[in-house]
Amino acid sequence: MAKAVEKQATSGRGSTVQRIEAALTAEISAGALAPGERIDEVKLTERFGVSRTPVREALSRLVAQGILIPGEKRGVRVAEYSREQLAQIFEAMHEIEAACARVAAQRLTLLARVEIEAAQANCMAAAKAGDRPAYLAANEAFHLAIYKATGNPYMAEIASEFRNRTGAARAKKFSKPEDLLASAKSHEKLIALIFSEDSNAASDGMREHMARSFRETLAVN
Amino acid sequence: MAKAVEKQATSGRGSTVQRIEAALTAEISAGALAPGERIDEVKLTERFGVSRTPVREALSRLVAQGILIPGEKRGVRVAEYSREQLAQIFEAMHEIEAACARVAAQRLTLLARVEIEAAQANCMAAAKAGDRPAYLAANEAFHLAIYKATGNPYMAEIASEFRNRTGAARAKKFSKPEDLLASAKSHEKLIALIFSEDSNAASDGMREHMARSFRETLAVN
DNA sequence: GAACAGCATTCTGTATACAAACTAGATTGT
DNA sequence: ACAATCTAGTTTGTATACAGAATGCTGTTC
Repeated sequence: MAKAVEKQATSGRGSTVQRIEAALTAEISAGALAPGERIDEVKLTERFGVSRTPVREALSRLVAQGILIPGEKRGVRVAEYSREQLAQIFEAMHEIEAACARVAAQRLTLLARVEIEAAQANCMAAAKAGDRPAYLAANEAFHLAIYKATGNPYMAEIASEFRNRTGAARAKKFSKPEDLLASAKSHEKLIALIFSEDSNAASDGMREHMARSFRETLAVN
Repeated sequence: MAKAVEKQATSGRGSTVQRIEAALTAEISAGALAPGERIDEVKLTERFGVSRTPVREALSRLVAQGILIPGEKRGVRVAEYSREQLAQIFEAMHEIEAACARVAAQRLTLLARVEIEAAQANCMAAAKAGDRPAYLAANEAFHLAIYKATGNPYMAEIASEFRNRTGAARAKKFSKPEDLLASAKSHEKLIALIFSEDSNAASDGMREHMARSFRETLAVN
């Protein structure tokens, strides 16, 4: 029976799978599991204190989201991308991120402005402190705040899925404290564009932001 | 052990889950399972001649793709959308479909042209025959050919996922034979735009095509 | 020393079991 | 006659078992 390792108060059945899925998504996105690395089911059962069944269900969901890929013969491994594949993923990501920026600019509420500004303040604080883990989390929250500002959860969902898939590759470009500061500063222009009345400028600005992110990511992958 | 009901030649282990996933995706997308309908796991084991484990894994993957949603207490049900949610999904779909059309127009190869034309010929044939199931399949293949023409499998993937999620709602607008013919004819202008050298016109044309599809879908949902 | 073959161990896809939760129907009380 | 409660059956989340396939290690031969 479950050994309560990492076991939290849950709201009903089924949340075991969700908990494992969320934990693995965050780790893979943060680069804690290497691209191409094979996932050991038994190790995960020990770690989460559950049987293989909920672990396998969580892995299955990550396969459906492209975060894990089926092994050639059996099992699953962390998705890894060639340079060409990374370029293609970023191209798709560009499109949806630009659309998010445009729609967010069109629909910006006061609450959304405040949330984006708060998220950016967290980014700045983490960057100035040179706190890489905190910056990765704050950067994520910043982009999620922009997605949320679109008022469209489905656009937010696919943008988040792309962000999850590319998290490991993108995390590599934050290797020095000045990388964090440069990234946080690059948010300023983007925020200005989103807060402006020109939604097309916001969209273009996001494309430029993503193009720069792509160049930096490609340089370290 | 598996009773070979719907059992096909498979290439190794794991394909049981994929087979069930593909079959359920196609049925839900074609509207064979009603939105909101609860999925009975035991019935699926009988139908596919397997145990609950691969059925549950397939269901788990469909949950990750938003085609099924977790029930309030337990189990899963077919995703169903309010008018507002349908509008939001179509908005996200518009963005990615328009991007696909633009990129397809930019990168059109001779092979892609021929495949799109062949797919459209199938649409016309099915429409003229008043064959609704054949038209649904041909329409699907037509749009997949456009996605493929982008040369970007990740853009194709998310476009396909949106198409899967909205399949049931969109299928309802093909209730009369003249609906099929009108839809097939609306493809002609779209093809002309994609085949033109103006990728922005292709993008705009796809937005118009999707806007019309949305209006028709909303009228019957 | 290297390569190949065989054997053992490990891992995973799927089957089955178990327990808990949910639902439906029947019975009882007002 | 209607509403509430109880019971039984069904469904599902998770645990465990089993069998087959894959991988790794060891020994032998060239």
